[in-house]
Amino acid sequence: MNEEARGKAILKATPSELAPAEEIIAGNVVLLTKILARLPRKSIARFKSVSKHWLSLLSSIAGCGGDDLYKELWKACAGPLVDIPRVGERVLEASTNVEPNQRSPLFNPLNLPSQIICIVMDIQLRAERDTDEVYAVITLLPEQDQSEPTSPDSYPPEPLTPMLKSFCKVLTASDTISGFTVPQRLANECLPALDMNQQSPMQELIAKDLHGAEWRFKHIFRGQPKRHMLATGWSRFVSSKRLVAGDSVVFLRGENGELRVGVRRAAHRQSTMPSSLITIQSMHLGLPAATSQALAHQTIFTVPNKPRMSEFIVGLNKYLDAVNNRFRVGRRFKMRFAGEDCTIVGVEDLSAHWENSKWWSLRVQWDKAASISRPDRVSPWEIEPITCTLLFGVALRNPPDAR
Amino acid sequence: MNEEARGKAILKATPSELAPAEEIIAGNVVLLTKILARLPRKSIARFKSVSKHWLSLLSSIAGCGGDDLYKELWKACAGPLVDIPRVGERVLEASTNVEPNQRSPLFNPLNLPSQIICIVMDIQLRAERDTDEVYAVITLLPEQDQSEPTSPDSYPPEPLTPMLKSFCKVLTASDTISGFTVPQRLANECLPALDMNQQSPMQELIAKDLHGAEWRFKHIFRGQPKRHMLATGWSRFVSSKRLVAGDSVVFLRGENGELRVGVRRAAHRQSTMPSSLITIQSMHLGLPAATSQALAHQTIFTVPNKPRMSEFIVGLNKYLDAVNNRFRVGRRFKMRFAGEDCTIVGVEDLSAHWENSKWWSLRVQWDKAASISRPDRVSPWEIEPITCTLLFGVALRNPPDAR
DNA sequence: TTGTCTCCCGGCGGGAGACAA
DNA sequence: TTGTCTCCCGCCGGGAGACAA
Repeated sequence: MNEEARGKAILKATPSELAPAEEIIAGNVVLLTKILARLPRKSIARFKSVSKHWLSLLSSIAGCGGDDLYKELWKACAGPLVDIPRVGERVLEASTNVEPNQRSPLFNPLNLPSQIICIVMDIQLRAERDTDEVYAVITLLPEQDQSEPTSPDSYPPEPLTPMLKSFCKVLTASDTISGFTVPQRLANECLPALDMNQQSPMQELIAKDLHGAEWRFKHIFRGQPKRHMLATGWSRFVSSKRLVAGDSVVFLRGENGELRVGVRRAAHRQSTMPSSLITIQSMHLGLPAATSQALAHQTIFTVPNKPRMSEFIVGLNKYLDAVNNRFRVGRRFKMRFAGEDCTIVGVEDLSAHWENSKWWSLRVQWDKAASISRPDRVSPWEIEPITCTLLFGVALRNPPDAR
Repeated sequence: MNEEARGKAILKATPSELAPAEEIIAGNVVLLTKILARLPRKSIARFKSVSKHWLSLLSSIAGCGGDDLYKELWKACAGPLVDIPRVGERVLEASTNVEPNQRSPLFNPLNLPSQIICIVMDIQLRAERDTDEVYAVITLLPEQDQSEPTSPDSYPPEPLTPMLKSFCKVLTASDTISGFTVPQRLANECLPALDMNQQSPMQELIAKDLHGAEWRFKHIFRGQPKRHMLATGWSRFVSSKRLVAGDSVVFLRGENGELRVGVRRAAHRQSTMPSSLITIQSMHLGLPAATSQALAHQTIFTVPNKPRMSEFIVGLNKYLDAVNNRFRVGRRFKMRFAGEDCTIVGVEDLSAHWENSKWWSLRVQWDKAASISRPDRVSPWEIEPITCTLLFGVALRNPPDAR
């Protein structure tokens, strides 16, 4: 979406609520950007209380609704370890914009620094229309002060999210070729209760996915011994979403009883389909060009962000946290997402064009040979020191022994 | 494909045929490019006779084979009026790289001229993996002499293409829900003859599509009156390719009897799916950035080209031909592809950033209101004066009265 | 010549419990 | 508790000619 269209979309969303003065500003995102760029950073975080209209302008107007349930479903589909920055937060954007395992030439024709400090102006949580793969589109405004950060920023505490019941199940072979066996806990916590007095209890469930599409499932209680199952409608869902054994489904139940359903594909099934409308070369030049333009004119620019695929943004606090750890060659770590162990075998610049960049600065070696290709370079914030706390499956952001 | 990989692919293709000196050069496409850039333009066209190895290096090594049949099938799927430049030809590339009906801001941050004269170094004819939509990836080398061309270039005559039998049929409703009724002429000209002595003649046809995938069809002769039909295998093809009534299928028969099959979707069903790996903004900045870099360093760059969708390249001779026509406001024309009539209502620059650019300089008005969106701006070479010759369905490139 | 209909049969998909890990 | 198998029934998809444009 280009800037002009976005301004219009926002206006359309809440036209009657806007006071005239705000309307003029809100209608022109470029103008608003310029104003915001002149304000101290902390003001942005405070907009939340200053103006609800501006908050809505700055907040996600994403996809189908942007309601709490949508956001929770998105996060559930993205996986537990994906964290997305908040609006108003300071982040670092990697202007290299190219992953090291793609063997593309790493030029730096625009002489950009290796990373740029930005404020998050907007986050849109989206899902790929055909694969349901989740991604975020993040709108950034370059900071005027680009000096290397030293101390973490402080933000108001995250508002408490409503307690939602959710459940994720990895599909078995039987689930994909026959009906879906509903685990007991999922049935108890997330599904409306069946009337067990009836001889063959049955009800129809309606669950919305990330695109707002409704899926109808016949929820029954059968088999010997009896169990909860999803029958009619389930196979349509499986084939439409092209699910196979090993993929996961997520069920989510809102406080009002509303049901949501999402999918998460097995790690090795990630699909990237570069558009034929653009070449790889142009793709790699496009984002640096946009970044450079935004940096020069202090205007917003937009970055796509695919969890686990192409992440060019890291929260400032997370960055500081990671680089303050002393990464020695030989130290053993766990990859944040893959969950596999690896060892650091070198610390070096990704490219001579960006000296002292922390992005993909760690050369690593994996313990086990894997069928799926894994990166041989990672960024400090993508890995997790192996500590005893991990044995309990708890992924702490600040493991005590790593400081 | 990046440059390094391409060099390797070429080496792999004909390793034993290459003399050592050529091998070193051919292995380094960047080096070769620099050498070619120093040569006068006409030498490029003459490489055809100088070195078969270099010709193969410069020619398409596209998709699955790049054989004649593939090329002919690609052209048949693209449609009769699509013309792709030849390797060695001079073309103009629109550095605006953005279509006027997309409402994106037309900046020119790199101060590029409105068009750049290039030599075509390579053309790869490809098809979208999931939709079979055809497109070309064209590798260009900017010319050192960028002065406005005045006289057309001359090239050796196009080598005669082998006479191939081909047939295109628009699918009826019955074709998509039941078997495919083979038109008499298609059966006679393109399919192997059935043994009509048998009581129920039948044979299996194997046809390859643009991806090299083989499709098997049971070819039978039945019904009352008798007719040729494709039965078993046909419905798989229809659902795999997601064909509906109104789409077309193309059959092609090589001289050796080899069968090919392709699809062409109805005009209003064109699908564009921008990749979520890149934003629209970056996409529009990417190609200008690549162009600018190539222009500055006299290196090759690559442009994707979708017939009827996004075409940023026009042959130099075609360009001269078109701009030498006097386009008056009020003159009536036919759109090259849509086949619909329209009237020129204005001649103006697309944007103040590119003055006197011929790209999308004609503001037009369509005779009939249409359900599908049609451009309100076209380039001079995209339209065809309405002449009596068109009544015979012959699309002349240089209609005599238009000069 | 070829588009559409209807009829008819066989196979496959889904709905059920059985059984075992 | 839940993954997999098998059985069985109903219906839908495809294979055939009829008929008309």
